[in-house]
Amino acid sequence: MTVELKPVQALALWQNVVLETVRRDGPDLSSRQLAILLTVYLTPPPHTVRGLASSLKVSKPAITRALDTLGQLDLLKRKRDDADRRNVLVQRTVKGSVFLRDFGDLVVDTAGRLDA
Amino acid sequence: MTVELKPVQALALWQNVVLETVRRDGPDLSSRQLAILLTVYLTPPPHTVRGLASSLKVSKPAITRALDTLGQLDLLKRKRDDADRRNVLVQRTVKGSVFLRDFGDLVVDTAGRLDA
DNA sequence: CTAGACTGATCCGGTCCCGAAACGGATCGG
DNA sequence: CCGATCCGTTTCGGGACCGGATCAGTCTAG
Repeated sequence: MTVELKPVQALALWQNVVLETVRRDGPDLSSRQLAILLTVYLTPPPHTVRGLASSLKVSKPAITRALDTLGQLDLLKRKRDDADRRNVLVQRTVKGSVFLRDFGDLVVDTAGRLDA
Repeated sequence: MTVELKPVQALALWQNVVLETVRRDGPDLSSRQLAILLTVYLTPPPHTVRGLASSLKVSKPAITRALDTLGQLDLLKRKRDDADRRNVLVQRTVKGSVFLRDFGDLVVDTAGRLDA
């Protein structure tokens, strides 16, 4: 799938994808939650609360709350670090993998439809 | 700018753009607000509250509130319809145009960096 | 003229998220 | 050991947002 990506088409792509996610009554993720989800799945582990907070330039409690929500949605899970039990390692779940795969497909499909 | 867009790259693109918008201390728009903004700027007018509510499958108060916020940020403005004074027409602003142009550039630049 | 329809704004009770500060548990250095 | 430090979580008061119900203003058909 090759896309000629000019600013106006980038915006159209964004519009269609965001519009679709808003219309769906699926999990209504905030920007931060989505940023965390994508970071955990696309960036090599380990992922800690303070690491994510630093990466997103956001407070630690904000990360904790986002992990609560994402964990409740089963898109992500916590795991105590056995080596240093102060740490919490953020890990992937099957459901999260499926969610992101679907999301990637949505973007690609939308981009493809813009080509025409 | 041509991009070979596979799912994994679509996700990486999304991650980098969302990450950047989260990091910036600019206006922190929700998905709905962004969807409204993009719709007003990319879809032919007129745009009414009830039309946007129907388009996004969201309640009217939600649209009204989002317009309050976006109006306060000067990214959008309301205008009474002189032909039918019950209607409110949602219109663009200079600042909104600049914001979306910058956002489009951000997406294009990010996509370009993924190519390498 | 007026009764009804329609539009966007507002009210309401409730939920969620915000960052600063304080917390308990875990680890490390002396 | 034991104080200092680090980690993630919880608490707190405040603000933003949610949808259903309702409101005031406007238009229109009879």
